[in-house]
Amino acid sequence: MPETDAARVAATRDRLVTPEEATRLAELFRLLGDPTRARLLYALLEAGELCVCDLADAVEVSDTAVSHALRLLRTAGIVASRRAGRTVYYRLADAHVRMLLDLSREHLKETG
Amino acid sequence: MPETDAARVAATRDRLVTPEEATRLAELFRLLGDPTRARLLYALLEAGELCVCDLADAVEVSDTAVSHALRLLRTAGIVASRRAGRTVYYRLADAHVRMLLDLSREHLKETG
DNA sequence: TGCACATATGAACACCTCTTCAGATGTTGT
DNA sequence: ACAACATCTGAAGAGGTGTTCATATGTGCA
Repeated sequence: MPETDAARVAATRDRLVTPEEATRLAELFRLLGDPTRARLLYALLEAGELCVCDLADAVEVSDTAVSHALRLLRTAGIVASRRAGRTVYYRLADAHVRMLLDLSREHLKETG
Repeated sequence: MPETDAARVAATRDRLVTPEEATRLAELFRLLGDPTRARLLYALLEAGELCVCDLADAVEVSDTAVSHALRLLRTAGIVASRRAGRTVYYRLADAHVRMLLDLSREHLKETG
């Protein structure tokens, strides 16, 4: 170890997110980290609520691919669904997700 | 198409993030979406600034793996580095990244 | 009941990613 | 210049991921 003070490192390790929490956080980010899923989420951010076939249309991906993608997002609690007849409407699950999507767009705008 | 109004879908597609922007956003999230990288970032969030070997120590991953991970994060502008002698100190690149990490932790806390 | 529609699911394959290993680069102190 | 150290890099293999295809489920309407 170089001129770093070991106390700070130890303290950092203690306050640190646990490996388990980090894994869950990574899992959350990983789900946002796919072009198709990201586009779906930003479509929902704009539209509020859309059904599978409209999402497929908006993002230009097959219904099947969208369905697969939405299942992952739903299971993770990132989107929520509502059934109306035979169509299922999806929306962002909560305000945190919306803020997360907004904030990252900001980051991209300013970082270039 | 079901009972959806096509106008809203079209409008959504227009306001939508472009496929290119979505790809860049996904790329950003994808980089956060790995347990090792996530732990590195949260370590930096707590500590402010740490060198490679301390990060490896805190996250309990080989120096090499940390180095590889940091290169991806640095290239993407998520972390920044500062050299002092032969050690290189890393820190989170900007406030947006910090907020992003904070916000996601909130999401996890409340969503369970 | 039967058909059309919207969505969901499972298997399979091509593709990408992360880690490790071996070695290179750059830096400090003697 | 040399040795010790901190970090970086490239190649390669194990493992994981997203799409597609075929098919299943569930719903509304005649």
